Amino acid sequence: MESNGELKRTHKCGELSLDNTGQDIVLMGWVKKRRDHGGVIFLDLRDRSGVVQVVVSPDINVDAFEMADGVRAEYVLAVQGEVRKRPPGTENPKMATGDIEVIAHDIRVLNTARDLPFYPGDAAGVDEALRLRYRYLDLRRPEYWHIFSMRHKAAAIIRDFLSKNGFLELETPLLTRSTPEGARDYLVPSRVHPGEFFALPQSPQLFKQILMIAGFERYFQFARCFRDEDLRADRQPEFTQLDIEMSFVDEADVQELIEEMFVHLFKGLLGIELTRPFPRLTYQGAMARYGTDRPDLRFGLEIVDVSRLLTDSGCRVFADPIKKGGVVRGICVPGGAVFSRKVLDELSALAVEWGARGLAWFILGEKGIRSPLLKLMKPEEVDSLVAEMGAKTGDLLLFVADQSKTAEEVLGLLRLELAKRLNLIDTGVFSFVWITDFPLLEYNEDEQRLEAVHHPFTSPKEEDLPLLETDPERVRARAYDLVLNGIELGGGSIRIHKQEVQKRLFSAIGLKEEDVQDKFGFLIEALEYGAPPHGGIALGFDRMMMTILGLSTIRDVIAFPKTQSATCLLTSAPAPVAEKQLEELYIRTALDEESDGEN
RNA sequence: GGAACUGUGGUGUAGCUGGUUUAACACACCGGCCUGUCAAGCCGGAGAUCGCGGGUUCGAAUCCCGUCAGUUCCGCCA
Repeated sequence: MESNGELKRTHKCGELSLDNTGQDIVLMGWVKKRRDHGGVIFLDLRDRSGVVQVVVSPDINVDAFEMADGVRAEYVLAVQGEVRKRPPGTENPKMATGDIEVIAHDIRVLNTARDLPFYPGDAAGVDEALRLRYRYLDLRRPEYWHIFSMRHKAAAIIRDFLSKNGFLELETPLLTRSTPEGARDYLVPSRVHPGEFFALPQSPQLFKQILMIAGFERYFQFARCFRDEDLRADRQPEFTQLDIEMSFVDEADVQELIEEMFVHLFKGLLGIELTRPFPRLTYQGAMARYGTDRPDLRFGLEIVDVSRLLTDSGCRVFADPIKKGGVVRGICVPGGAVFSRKVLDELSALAVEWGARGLAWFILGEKGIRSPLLKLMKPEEVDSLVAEMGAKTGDLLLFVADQSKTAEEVLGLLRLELAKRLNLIDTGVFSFVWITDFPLLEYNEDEQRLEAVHHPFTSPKEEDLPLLETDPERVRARAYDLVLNGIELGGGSIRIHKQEVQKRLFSAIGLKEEDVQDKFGFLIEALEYGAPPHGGIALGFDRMMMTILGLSTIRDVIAFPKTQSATCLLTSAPAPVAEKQLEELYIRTALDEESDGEN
């Protein structure tokens, strides 16, 4: 290996053009490809800016030629030479720098590379486990540099926007305390306090509220958050949240700020003009029309309630569930009459898998309506259904009769499935929607108690406050979620800033007074010292970038992601630690006892 | 905790209704030839016992069970 000696990099590979013709330059980068023609060697040299062809000929410099002879893919080189217009007929229109090439006068190997487990150029087709183990090779790809430069740019635009709007970027602790509610915590043992643990934050929620009490008025942070729950394609145990909090605001203030931020972001990042305001749907409306609280509004296929038309139906498939307090809801699929019996059977099977008893279908064919249920129904009943659904010849009607929750969920999933099958989703479209009026609390069957739908610091709507003790599940929250293309980017709320209300809420979710003091005493206390009205939002930054860039996994926007079993294949974390470390922390694992028990 | 899919030289795949393959092909790798290629080309070569363990069988990459790893989904994720 040779040192780069006195050579200094003067140019970037991808930035060279005919303008540089005749210049004596020094490049540094990786060998993407070596083509040896015996008498002349071509090296494609890559750095972050791009690729350029280096020509090494013994006629120019024998030393350089001999050096190039031993060079292999992914060697790191310094190349000194002259930029030249390529000889006529040898230009490569597929390369950005295809009009020129660099004639090597001097080549120095800054570092060699072994045979690689895979080459960056092939990485797209390589097993993901291998790519994660050699993540540095996987990341040695222009696709990733683009993703991460977009991520960087997005963060920069947001920082700039928020700074100009009076927000301070502040940091909050990673070593904090475990609080009840929410996800499972990642714990960090305290050496100084044996037997006691810090928790890594699931979000900086309480700290940002306390910053408001401290009078900062406008705060933001790209906050690392940790949740020890199972992973998904769009969920990592460690992720980044764009965390924002403001004082003296209401829901509309937060929403307007965020909309304006996204307008800036999309313009700066993608050159796309978003239209404001974003549509708003109530939670109930979203559930009724789309069967989910994160509807994808890029296509129609809305759910329609037809229960009132079928209460007295002779068809028991419909009438019976309604009698038991259920509903009949359906979707009109324009052009769906072309679906084969096989497809309808598949859709029915899916509906059953999702919890429905079955799927009723009506095909509005050229020769009339077809349905297994037709002979069980009065013609005028069928006509009224068709009219209510706004269906016309060529359409397909699908119905689920069940309890409203089941019917909504099944039709919501069916709606997505149909959109996929009919290719109704325009991937170039960005469809934002605010979901509002969430219930504040919901009953958790497993734990036999009420829980906060968002978190227990969310303010109830003023007018629903009296219901907190009498009919808590009917209390609506001053909360809002932001949804993009059917993906929940995040949510926020106006917080409780009155101690009395906060205590009532803790009480409603069954937290005992002493627990409140123990776990949240600092907050309760802070609320007594002039806490301003405040609210904010937290947006999943990784998920946001994934959605904006049209990627199918969050791992692609995280440089060093975890596998589905929450391990890092690059570092092999987590891993056992030395006995001494455990002793210092007064920790003994239960593993030994367990294996003893099994043996 | 549960379900599904995947696991064959360095990489990507084929084989997988059990035995005519000494497990095939492409790329990469090694050696040779070659002064204009950019998916360079031509000739030659090395390299896998089929994730791991067990079972069925005269015989297993191929069937069965278990297990590990990766992925997707359900539960979970205030």
